[in-house]
This record gives sequence, C-alpha cells and structure tokens, in this order.
Amino acid sequence: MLFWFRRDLRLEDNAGLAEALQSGYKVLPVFIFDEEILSRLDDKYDRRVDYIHQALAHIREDLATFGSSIKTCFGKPLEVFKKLFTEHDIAAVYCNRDYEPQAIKRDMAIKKLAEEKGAGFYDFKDQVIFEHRDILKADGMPYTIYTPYSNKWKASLTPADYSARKWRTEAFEKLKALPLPGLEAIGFEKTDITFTVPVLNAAIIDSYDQYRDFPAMDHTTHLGIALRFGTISIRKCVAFALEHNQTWLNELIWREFFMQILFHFPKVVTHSFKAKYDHIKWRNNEEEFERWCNGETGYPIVDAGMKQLNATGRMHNRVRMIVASFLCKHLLIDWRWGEAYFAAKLLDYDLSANNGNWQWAAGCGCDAAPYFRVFNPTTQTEKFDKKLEYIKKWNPGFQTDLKPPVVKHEFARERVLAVYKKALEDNN
DNA sequence: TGGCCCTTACC
DNA sequence: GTAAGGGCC
Repeated sequence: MLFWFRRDLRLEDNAGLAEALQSGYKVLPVFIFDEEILSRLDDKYDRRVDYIHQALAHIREDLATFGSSIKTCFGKPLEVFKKLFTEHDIAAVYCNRDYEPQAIKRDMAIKKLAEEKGAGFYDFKDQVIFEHRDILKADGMPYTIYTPYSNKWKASLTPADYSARKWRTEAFEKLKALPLPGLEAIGFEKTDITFTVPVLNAAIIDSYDQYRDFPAMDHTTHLGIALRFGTISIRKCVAFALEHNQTWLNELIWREFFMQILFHFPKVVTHSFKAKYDHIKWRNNEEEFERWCNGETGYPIVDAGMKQLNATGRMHNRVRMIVASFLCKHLLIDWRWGEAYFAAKLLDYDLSANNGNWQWAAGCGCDAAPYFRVFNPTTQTEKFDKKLEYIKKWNPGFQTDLKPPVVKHEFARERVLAVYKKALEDNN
C-alpha cells in the first residue's frame, strides 16, 4: 500500500501515516511534485518549493534509518498514479485530507482511479483538530463569526483530539535509498531558506500575547510555514498552546475557522463573503498598485512591511494588517490583487488564511472589520513601532528617499468611507 | 486585532 | 492644556 504525503511532511504524529502503518500492509511512502501547481509559480526562485524539497530530504534520511525510503514523482497527480498502479501492487492509497477546492477535486479523481484499480482510498483528518461539520451551530449550520466558533471549538476539545498519533517503523516497505530529484530537475532554483525541524519555543509562546503586536521584536513563532506544509503537527501545537498561552491557541483556532469557512463557502475564493461588497467601485490604479508592491507608498510602515515581504517572504502579522488595510482602503484596490501578491510572496501562504484575512481587511469577509475601520499608518506606527525600529530595519531610506505619499491619509479616509457607503447603500 | 472628534473632569 | 471616555463613521 501507498502513503501519499502532501501537506503533512513529517513522520511523527501523522494521522494518516499512523493508520497506514497499522493497516497490516507494507507502506510505500510517496510524494508528488504537482506539475499543475508548480507551473503556476512564475518565479523559479521560490523558497516554498525549496522548503518542501529540503523537508523531503529530511524525511528520506529518517526513513533510511528504518531501512526504507520515499518515492518522489513529478507530474500531474492523476497521471502519476496511473503509472504507479502499473509499477506497483497497490492495495490502498492512504493520505491526509486537504480542504481546498482544488485539492478536494484532485483527491476525488484519485479515489475514483484507485477504485477502478480495485484499491481503496482512505483519507484522514490530520491538518486540523476539527474539520468539515465537526463544529456547527445548534441549528446545524456552520459558524460564520469567530468568537462563538472558538467557544464551541474549545468546549468540544478533548485530550484525544490532540494526543499524538502513535506510529511504528517496522511496517515501512524495505527499500534502498530512492532518488530525490534536485530542485533544478523540477525547474526551480536553490534559495536562501534552510529547513530545520520546527520547535515549540516556550520563550516566545509564553509571552506571545504581550509582545506579538510589536513588529520590531519579531516575537513570533515562525511556525507559519511549518503548519502550512505539516512539518509540525497541529495536535502538538494545540497541546502546547493549552499549557502555555491562550492567545496563541486562539491564533490556531483562527486557522481552523478560516479553513472551515473555505470548505463550507468555496465561493470566497473569487467572491466577497458578504455579497454586497462585490459592488465596491475599486479604483484599481496599476501604478499605485506597483508602488504598494515595491514599498514606495511614502508611508514608512507600509513600505517597510512590503520590503520585508519582498526580501524575505515574511511579514509580521501586525504589519500585514496595516498594508492590507492600506491597499484596500487608502488606495481602493481590489483585495484580490493584494491576496494574489501575498500568495506569490508569502512563505506561509495558505489559501484559506490568506483569503480570510484579506477579506477581513477589506471588510467584506465573515466577521470582518467594519468598513469604516480605516487603519491610520501613522497612528499604528506610534502604537506599535514607536522607536521606528522595524521601519529602520526594513526601510532604512525612509527619510532620505522620501516620496510624496501616494495619497494623503485624511483624503483617502474620506474617499473610502464615501465609496464603501455608496456600494452598500445602493445594494441593500 | 480603529480612528476621529467631541465631551467632561481635572490640573 | 490634556487625558479619559463615549458615540459615530
């Protein structure tokens, strides 16, 4: 039988893998570099692909110590599986569930193929604590407001939900080291990222609520990419959060909140959660969008954030909110443009969280910031980067290469209030 | 997980 | 003069 790794790139506490290892069959580990996903990445210098590649190398080394290895394929998953079924005697395909619309479609096709071949297809909950219809309102409908969702989530949680999934090593198929193609072979370049086994850092997490809003401190877990690609287990994170910090636990619940929103309301990929916000008359000025992308708006905190993103693939969460509000509200540019830019650049990019947070910033999402909430970049700097440390780090030329602001704050504020108000009034 | 502007209370 | 609180955008 075959275990298909996707966004669960670890051996330890991996629900589907643990099930596979207990199934009574020998387990062949497989990973597929999905040609369809990779071909959509324009920049061949992509830290995320490099990260996946290094995580696979790490898994491969661990498997070698158990006398096994991992088969790495490249292509369209359905085509790859057709070939795998001819090359191997596969009794079943095991994997962990993915909740994105494209992934659901992909998995249905593989399941169909497996069944045609007389093999089973079994998928498991691993990426989240609660999925699908695990957390519903009393009337059976999904939650669309975070706070009641999180209350139900916490009330539903039992130790079994976050206990580590036991796994054993003797059921891996005995294999000599299988080749792991280089990055170049799949059309990508080596980047500056280094994969390390993710760790839960008590020094950060214990005081997460006190310091997380100050971007210069970088008092963040840096676990975004690990949770994105499953190099750390969500159960391990939740168990740790329960012991150490409720604010961080809430962040993990936001992650599941947006995942279940995407699952129940897949239209959010292309549309506002709140339909009437699709009538906003975005200005969509391309030159202004360029200035935002390049960190040349003339607002030091916005520009610092975009420069950090462009240089590193990271941006502090507080600053993400500021730049997102700025794009939607000050520049009146469609949130989907910003979403796409973040998707291209962010190391920890995840469709559900990125979409959910952009819709939150634009005011058009479920449980979003009300439309009249317009972040003032100057006030935000005063509150969260008073000594300009973050700004100096990422935007050191902020005083010398002064550009006139792309738009005056007071003017932009009045403008966005009027434009939003009109869109909402006209479409009541 | 805001901001702005007005009020009031106090120095 | 200014800090704190409330209503509205």
